[in-house]
This record gives sequence, C-alpha cells and structure tokens, in this order.
Amino acid sequence: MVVPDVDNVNIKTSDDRYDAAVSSYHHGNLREALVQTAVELGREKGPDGIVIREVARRTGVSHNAAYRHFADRDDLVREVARAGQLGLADLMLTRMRRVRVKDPVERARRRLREVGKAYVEYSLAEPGLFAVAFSGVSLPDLIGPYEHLSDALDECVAAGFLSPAKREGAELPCWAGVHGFAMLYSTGPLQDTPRRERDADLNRLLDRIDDSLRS
Amino acid sequence: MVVPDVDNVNIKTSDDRYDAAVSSYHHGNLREALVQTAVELGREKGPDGIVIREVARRTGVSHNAAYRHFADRDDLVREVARAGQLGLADLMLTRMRRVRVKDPVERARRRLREVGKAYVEYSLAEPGLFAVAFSGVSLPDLIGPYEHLSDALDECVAAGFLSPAKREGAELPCWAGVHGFAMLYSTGPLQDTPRRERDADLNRLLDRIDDSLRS
DNA sequence: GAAAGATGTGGACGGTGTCAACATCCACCA
DNA sequence: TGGTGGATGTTGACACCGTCCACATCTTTC
Repeated sequence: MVVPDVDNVNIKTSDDRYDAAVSSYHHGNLREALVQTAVELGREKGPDGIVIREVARRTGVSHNAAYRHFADRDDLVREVARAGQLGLADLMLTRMRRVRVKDPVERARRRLREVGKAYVEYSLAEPGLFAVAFSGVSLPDLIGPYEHLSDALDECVAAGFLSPAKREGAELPCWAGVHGFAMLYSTGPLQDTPRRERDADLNRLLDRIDDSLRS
Repeated sequence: MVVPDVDNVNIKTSDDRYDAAVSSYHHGNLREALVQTAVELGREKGPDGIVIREVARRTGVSHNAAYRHFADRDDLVREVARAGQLGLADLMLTRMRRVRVKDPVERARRRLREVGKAYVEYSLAEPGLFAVAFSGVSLPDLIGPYEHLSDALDECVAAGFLSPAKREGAELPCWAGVHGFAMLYSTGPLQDTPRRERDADLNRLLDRIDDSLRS
C-alpha cells in the first residue's frame, strides 16, 4: 500500500536513512501519495468520485496542491486509469499462468478462456477502477491487457486450434465480447444479476467465443 | 428522432391563438420541453453534459424550474436514457425490416446481423445518447433493444440455423459482443480508429457471432 | 369569486475545478 | 558559509453546479 506517513522531514546532513517512501520536506513524494489516494477514491466511487479537493483532503494537503503535479483533474484521472489497466493486465497474466493443462490445444483454449475470465472478474471485483480504466482514455494511453489476449490467440494458432486465416483481427471480437459483458454486469444494467446466473452467462459467453474461433 | 413537440394542451377558454410552441402561461408543457432540451444536450456532450441549469437556460426558464417536474438531476437523465433506448430500438427494428432475403436460413442470419449492425451504428451515430442510454440505468429501466435481439434469435431457431439447445441464453453473448464493440469504438479507447478499419472490424465481429451460433 | 393547489422565480448554501498571488523550503553556487 | 532562485505547498477568489426554501403567479375547483 506504500503508505508514506512519515514526518521525519528534511535533514540533508550526510546522514540519510529515508526508508524509500519519503524524501524531503514538502510532504516528500506528494505526487505518488495523491495518485494512491485517487486510486482509492476511484475504487470506491468510480470516475466521478475522483474529485481533486477530496483527494487533497484525504492526503492531508491543501486543495490546489495537486496542481503542482498534475495539469488538471483529467491528468490525475488518467493516472488512476493507468493503475486500473495495470491491475487488469496483472490479473489476466496471473490467471493465464495458472493453467496446468498439458495437451497443446486444450492448453491454448484454456489459457484464452482464462484471459477472458480474468478480464470479467476484474471488472466485477473492481468495478470502480475498471470504469476509470476505460473512461476517456484513448488508444495511446492503453497498456497491457491487449498484449495478453494477443499472446493467447497466437498460442491457439501454434497449437493448430485457430486457423491463421481467422487469426487476423481475432483480438477484436474476443475483446468486444468480454468488454461488453464486463460493462453490462459490473456497472451496467445487468449489475444486479444473481451471482449464479451471472456465472452461467459468463461461461456461455466464453463457450461461444471458443466456438467462434474453432469453426 | 421522436421529437414530441406537442403544444396544444388543454385551453378551454374559447380564444386560443398561441403559435404552436407555447400554450398557456406557466410555459405550458415545460416537462416535455425540458426533456427535449436535455436530449439535445445529451446528444452533444454525453451524460455529464446534461446539467440542469444549462437545460433550464436553453429552455428559457429559470434554474430550478425543472424541480417541479423532476425529483433531481438523475431523474431527468433517466428520461434522456429512455429516449436513447427508444432511438436504438427503433433503428434496430428499421434495419431488421429492411432485409429482403427470401431463403429462411439466410434471412434469419441476415436479420440477426442487421440487429447487431444497427446497435453499433447507433452508438457511432449518437455516441452521446448511447452513453446516456446505458449510464446508471438498471434493468427495470431497460426497454426495447433486447426484445428485437430475442426475436431475431427465435427466427434463427425457427429456420433451423440455431439449435434449440444453443438458443438458451443466446441473447447475452450477442449483446455483449456488440455492446463491447459499441463501447470501445463510440466513446472508448478505439474511437479514433479509421472508418474503413472499423467497418472491417465490425464485419469480423458479426462473422464470429454468426460462427458461434452455427457450429 | 375566493381559496387551494400547481407551477415558475429568486436567493442562498455548500460543493467543485481552476487561476493568481503568496509563503516556504531545498539545492546550489559565490 | 550564506544567500538566492526555483520548486513546492497554501490562501483566497471566481464561476459554475445541484439542491433547498421562501415567495410570486397563475389555474382549478368549490
């Protein structure tokens, strides 16, 4: 959690045993502290919950302090979006690596499935951050998740499950499917669906994606 | 566009030569006028663009006037969301009806495809309204679009293209696919994709959905 | 025709993002 | 060594927002 709640200010005289979280007076590394607080806020209340003055308040600093580190609110939100994308990519990778199946084809299919499952699971576990991650970001800001999906699809080709012809542009339909599901069930109109039903729906979605690549 | 610009309200006192925009004193049918203005604002700037005071200003009425007709801002936004959903459902129906193919199987497939295409096209033509339509609405508020998709799928079963076993819960994967696509390309990270590429991507998505139902 | 209710107005309050002016502290150099 | 310039944080102000309350005005109803 990187809590930098230290107060042993400045002291430059030779001796410097700062424990890697705080630096000098001016509150030390305010930027990172602000981002962290903003992430918490984004997690709790989504994009609109990231309000500069509240972030400053929670960080124990005056409103406006943030303007020394971020151009404006959007700039800060973008940083939270980055964190969300990283968290998402992380979970995808973790889930993918957990697959222990040997048979190449089954393994590739299973890993692709896990990638999609992780995408959706993250959106359900962290609806706020997920929403932030895709709120007002443009392509260049996008990092992580796409790569893992791409790798999983490559593996499907290598294993002979997915034909090279169908491989081209295959990321998109997969992405769209899980992204739409995530949107609908995390913060969208289906967010109140009972867990059992939701799980069944997710499995059906992943089945259909699997079908669509095989045929 | 469903503009409900009706103004001939009551007026029982013989004489009534109001020129079709105003009715009686109290601005007449303020509610509908406000909704219409809010829809325009939502179309131009999305959910966050629907701001009560601006709606009032554009409607030529004091701020606060809206509070005689809507509990709060969310209440007004919900009304705009309804309009967005109606517009979406409308386009889906229109596109579906336009299909002239005779062969039952081809016809069913084609109609399903048109439903999906319309969904995406609407999101691209009216990104603001589309965003509003799915912003903070819960299932009970949802109207229209789902039914048309359902019908198209039923037709696929009737034509023998889609097996009854796969029919169960088939709405969801289809919906998720087009919804995700719409999100990513209308206001999401892929919104700057060149039109040609985007069209190709959409066609591939619809191909994959078709595949996933057949196999 | 007067009272009761519906509808629109004006003003106020607390909250927000952002700008400008000011205060403080660090690092560096004479 | 000590002073200064630039980075960093603070205070105050402004315009805008959603919403509440008191008041004004029109309509309907008895």
